[in-house]
Amino acid sequence: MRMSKSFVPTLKEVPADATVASHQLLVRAGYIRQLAAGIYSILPLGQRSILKITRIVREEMNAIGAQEFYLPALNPREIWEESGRWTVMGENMFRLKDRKGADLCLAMTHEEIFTVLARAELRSYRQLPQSWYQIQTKFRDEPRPKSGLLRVRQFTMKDSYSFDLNREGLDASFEKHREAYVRIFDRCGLRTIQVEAHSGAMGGTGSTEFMVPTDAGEDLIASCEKCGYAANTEKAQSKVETPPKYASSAAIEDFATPGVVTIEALAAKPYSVPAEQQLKTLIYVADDKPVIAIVRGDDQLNEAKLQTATGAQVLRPAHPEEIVKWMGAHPGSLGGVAVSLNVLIDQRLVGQSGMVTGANRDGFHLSNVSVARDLAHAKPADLRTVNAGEGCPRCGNPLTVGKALEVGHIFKLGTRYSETMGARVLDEGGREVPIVMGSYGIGIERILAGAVELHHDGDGIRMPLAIAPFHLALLPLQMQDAKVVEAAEKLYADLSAAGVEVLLDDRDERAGVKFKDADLIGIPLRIAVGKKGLAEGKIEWKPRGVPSVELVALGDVVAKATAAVRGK
RNA sequence: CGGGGAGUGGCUCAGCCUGGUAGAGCACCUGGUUCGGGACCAGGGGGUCGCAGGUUCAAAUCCUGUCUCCCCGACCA
Repeated sequence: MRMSKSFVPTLKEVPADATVASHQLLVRAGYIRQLAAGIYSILPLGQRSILKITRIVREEMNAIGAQEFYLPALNPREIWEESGRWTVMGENMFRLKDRKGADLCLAMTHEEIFTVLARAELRSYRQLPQSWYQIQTKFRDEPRPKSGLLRVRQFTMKDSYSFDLNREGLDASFEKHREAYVRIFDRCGLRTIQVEAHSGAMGGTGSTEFMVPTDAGEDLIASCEKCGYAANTEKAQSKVETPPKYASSAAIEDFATPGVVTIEALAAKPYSVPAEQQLKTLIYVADDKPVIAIVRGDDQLNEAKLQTATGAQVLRPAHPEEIVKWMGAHPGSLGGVAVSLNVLIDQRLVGQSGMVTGANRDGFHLSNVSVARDLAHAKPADLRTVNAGEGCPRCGNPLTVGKALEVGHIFKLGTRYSETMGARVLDEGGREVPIVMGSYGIGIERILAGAVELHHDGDGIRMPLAIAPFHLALLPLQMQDAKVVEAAEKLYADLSAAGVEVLLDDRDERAGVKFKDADLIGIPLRIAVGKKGLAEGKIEWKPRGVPSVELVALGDVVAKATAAVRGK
């Protein structure tokens, strides 16, 4: 491609509203432009990268026998009602009405539609297994789009779905996807780690996320360097020592704590109750039913874990009015003692006594609370969020916690959709059984953004060769020198004929401008054709990110470039 | 949804406090000089100052409302 005829709007200055590196650089390098919050136009350079990513994805999906579909993004309400997710998705789903007033939505994912196809056509175990996928635009009305391409409202997802007769089949389909994902991210130049994850609104029995470790990410993952354990903190566990430090068999007593509504205030003088001696009581609404969650005062409740423990589809904090109605007191004076509501208590608190909690009476707390005696009605569950430094649940080595970007997520759905939507086949014995499903997603734009987060420097992007918009930038340094132009044009023709994707910067610009733009855009290889080198029949060869240039004879350039590009 | 910040030419911003009818750099166009890491000189085009009301002789500037964008939080009671 010729730069002089291309739309590559690079920017010298950093866009004011971009904070993360990938956002700044993708805008500056002319890959993307923002249209609205969380909505981006992909420009020609970006589209070339996206096409390379999707090509890699297609190759690897096809390689495991998956078949490509293309399903509607515009969906009727009815199928989402069938799965129950018309309600579950809540405000995250874009909804609209057609001219007749019928409800439609823009699909956030495609379990429902694929299941509709499966139930209509799959009748026999002989037709299984099937792996179906598509590369489609998804819509999610994120409460807070941010960080450029990292959290958006419209994006491209490769989503696939497996249909098996039984759990063993699902396990096999799941493992095939896992291996395909490893190859995809590896080929795209992303270092990823696999972590155990929370399944959330997808339902199902188990899931693995593929994470790119980067501070630009929004997830927190806990990992163990010693044994390789890694999990999203929504799911991660740890070994924590919880000796019965405050043990007491004394009877419960209430004591006045006027105005004390925080853990910190109760920990301060004159009460001086350490946070670890307090019970933190939180009120939630799980599928319209109140539930009380209790964790230690210095622990953090993990909503994802609470959702898992309650089995709820929709979980939200209770409103203040609801809390007063159910508990008889305001937040800050709440406790789980002697209440008839459903109570869950963090498992580390089992066996503790001598604890302090709210009395469900404004301005009062209870002391000498024994979990076994006074909270016998509370069900133990894993509710707390792990902290860095706590012991790995497998080997005890201290865990590290770091930020990461989710680029892929694979789920064992099981029969959650096939049962609610009636997708069944007959097995060998002629019995009707629900199809066992898996669901597998990859965020295409996130791969692009993740690659930039991982590969950039002060000069711009250092795009991995496999997903770079071009392999090689060819820079004639003196456009007014006919010999330089002639040599560059010949190289352009020869390299292109050899299959090298070349961006020829034939603009009438100074050399510095061309160097800067090539670096910013992140093209992996660079050839500079200048009159000095040309006098000796040589060009300058420089891979992006390598500090020094190499002089290469004109006649050797094509072979060198094809060798560098081969297989990518 | 809560809190904070910001909307002025394509981009980055100044001007606003203390009202007097809009400016710089970059980008763009023309001419010239330059020509190996974002050149220089001269000339030029381009802005209903987010939108709507209000105050005033006069509003980018003050007041009210509204829209949009960015950041933090949205569980810690």
